[in-house]
Amino acid sequence: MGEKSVQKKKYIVETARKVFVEKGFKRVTMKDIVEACDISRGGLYLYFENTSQIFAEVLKLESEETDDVFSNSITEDATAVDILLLFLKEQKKEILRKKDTLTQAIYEYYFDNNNLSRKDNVLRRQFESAVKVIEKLIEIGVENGEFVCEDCAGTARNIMYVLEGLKIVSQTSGLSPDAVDRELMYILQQIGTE
Amino acid sequence: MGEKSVQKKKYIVETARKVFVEKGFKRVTMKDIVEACDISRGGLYLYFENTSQIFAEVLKLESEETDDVFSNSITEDATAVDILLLFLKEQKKEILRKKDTLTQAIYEYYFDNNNLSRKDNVLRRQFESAVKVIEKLIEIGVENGEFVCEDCAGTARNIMYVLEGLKIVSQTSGLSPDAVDRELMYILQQIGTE
DNA sequence: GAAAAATATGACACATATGTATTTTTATCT
DNA sequence: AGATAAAAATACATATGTGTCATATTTTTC
Repeated sequence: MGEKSVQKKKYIVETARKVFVEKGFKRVTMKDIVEACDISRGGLYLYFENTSQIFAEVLKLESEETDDVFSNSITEDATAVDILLLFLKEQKKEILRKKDTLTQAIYEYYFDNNNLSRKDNVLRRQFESAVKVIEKLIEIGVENGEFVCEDCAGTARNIMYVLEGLKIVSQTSGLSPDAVDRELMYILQQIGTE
Repeated sequence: MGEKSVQKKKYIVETARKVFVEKGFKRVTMKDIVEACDISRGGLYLYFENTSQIFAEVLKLESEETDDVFSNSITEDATAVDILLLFLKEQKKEILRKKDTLTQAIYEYYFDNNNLSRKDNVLRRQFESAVKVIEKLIEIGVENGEFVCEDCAGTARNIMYVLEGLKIVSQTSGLSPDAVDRELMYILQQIGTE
């Protein structure tokens, strides 16, 4: 495959992303993507067999770009509290965001593909990596006397489950910014922060 | 509508439930339900316009039957701890259950209908009512010296978010019984139980 | 037990999506 | 420029789903 093809494939994936953001996963058809990309039916089939394959590429691109959620917020003089607060603030935005999010499509995709191996499950990988980062962060905070926490790993996992819970409730039932704040405050109080 | 019609409608809803359990929400067509019920196309359309309408009925039936989650476990001599443990055990089953569950269909349905009013959103109603019950339970536990808890309402809500998180993670990425246990233990420790 | 009303049926017209095979266009090489 | 290869477009055959309507069957009513 030539350079041109690589470019076009990327173009398709990026354009398809918008379609998935708009419609979720299941409702998207090859036709939708053909039209969004303004290419021909046969043209798309030259690169992808179905929407699952395309979505998998979208996720791959996505995970490459979002792997450094924390790296932006980690500066020399930032404390663990600072970084955690920043992270939670980002999460809050993500939880409340209605438009311009892949959240729903991602859930739908995994509903359809709960046969994926641990390796191929980007969602799981991201969850686990986030747990590790939070755990590390709490540990540092405990060392510095910012936090009080017996079981850093457990707390980190717990925080991630709460965030997942908030996300799905927000998607299915709606959630006010206040409700999210309240919950995030609750989390922070647990590790002894005001 | 005669008695016979009421019966048939109920039959359709109950049969459709199985289809939704099997296939989730989005993948289910009127045709699927027609075939499952072994009735005619026109016959089904006599009762329902589309799958959303049918699913709404399934949910209604469901919520009528499951409103008394706790009532079974509340006996004269049961302590708050007993009841909470029993509830969490039930939840664990629900979280891990792969077959015979509407969980996925419910999520899919609300993804498609996030325009539902607070009243019509069974998911939300159930969440809120569960929070209330747990809160009450914790309060009783605190009075009896079984639990230590400053903010019963907050804790109750937090527990529910964690349960939602576990549920969605289980559905999308898979979760081991041990992982669920670990998390439930974590919850219990927070309110001072061994 | 015949007429009327209520239910149920299945074929049909329409719509939308899929995947492929053939043709057309565009790019590449000498 | 002309031959060849690669990429893209289009038309087609197939499949699946929707909603309706004329017809048939069952049930109710008198």
